[in-house]
Amino acid sequence: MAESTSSNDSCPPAGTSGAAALPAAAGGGPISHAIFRVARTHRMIAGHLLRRVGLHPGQELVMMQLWELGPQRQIDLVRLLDSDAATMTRTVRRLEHAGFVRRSPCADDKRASRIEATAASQALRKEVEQLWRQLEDATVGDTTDDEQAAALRTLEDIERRLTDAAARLGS
Amino acid sequence: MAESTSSNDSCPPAGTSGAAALPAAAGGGPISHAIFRVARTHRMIAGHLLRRVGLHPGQELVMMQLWELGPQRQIDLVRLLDSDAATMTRTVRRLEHAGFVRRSPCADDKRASRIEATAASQALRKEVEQLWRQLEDATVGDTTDDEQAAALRTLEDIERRLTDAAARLGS
DNA sequence: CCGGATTACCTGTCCGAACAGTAAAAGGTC
DNA sequence: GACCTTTTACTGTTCGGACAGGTAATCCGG
Repeated sequence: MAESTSSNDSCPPAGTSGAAALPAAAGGGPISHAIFRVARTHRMIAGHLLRRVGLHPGQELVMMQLWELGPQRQIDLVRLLDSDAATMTRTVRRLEHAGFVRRSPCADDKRASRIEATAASQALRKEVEQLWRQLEDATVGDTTDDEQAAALRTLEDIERRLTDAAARLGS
Repeated sequence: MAESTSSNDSCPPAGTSGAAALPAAAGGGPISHAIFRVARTHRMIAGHLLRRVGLHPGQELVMMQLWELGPQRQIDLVRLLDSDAATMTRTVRRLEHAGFVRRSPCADDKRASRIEATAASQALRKEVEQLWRQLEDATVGDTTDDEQAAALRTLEDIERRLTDAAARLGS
């Protein structure tokens, strides 16, 4: 152990060379810890690739929905992405300011507005699709299809358990 | 397909009931997509549990390092958690303001300061440890040890590939 | 000793995410 | 029609994360 207070007056810790990310917390919750690190690196790579095409993480998901499903209201995007209305308001505004999205008033419902991908955004589409392929390649590497299927099954099992647990949290 | 522009004047999309999170993007990059959803739910549950003990996601990692390794400089915490110096500055300041952390000037190096967990924070420690157990329980559910070991291996394989890919990005 | 690099910390900015609250519009009931 | 609830979008705030800079202290080569 050798922790507690005032036994060590010098600032630089003795040994403890920076090895892994969370050596201390690794003891409790190894799977949670692994999920955390995988998600962290995965997100970092995605952000790196997105930066090249001028998007921030999360914005590409909105664009993909608009590209594939056509114009949507904000609330539709929120539900499709399981996101937040406040976040969507700002994300759409930034995408609009960047010229990737256009808003038009909704005739049926004066509260809502139609969010539409602009023609200028179509140039992004191929880049984003290639970006996702790159990300998937980095994730699966040269594993076989069977291994990929097994990994996907593992992740989906974890997801199901987490979703159930999240539902239990609300109750 | 039936996408493109101006073919549909009504705002509410016809069918498209909100089923999964990303039905559109699921085609390309199923593993990446699964990682994204698992991480999302995992983080949401962690945030929910942390909120009960008065911490924000990320702060508990700093506290765990201080509890387990004793006083550290900010740069040590940054390296241990593979974090950012700017983020650490603000996180430590908020933890200090919350009374969970104390800073004392470092004698050896006038640039650095000693970050130390306060006695008041010790009450949090047990709660945080229990919280991590809850999170791990929610993640693994009632799976066998063998299944957990296999899942951990799968995650570590993915992590290794992602880490390698991230290293390739820098070059 | 001196001067240039490096280190440790801080600030400002911008982003997504989460939560709380507001206002306007729409839907339903009496 | 009047009344109440729900829906939709917005704003404000706070947090972590990332990036670009800026300062003071430290270190190292000459």
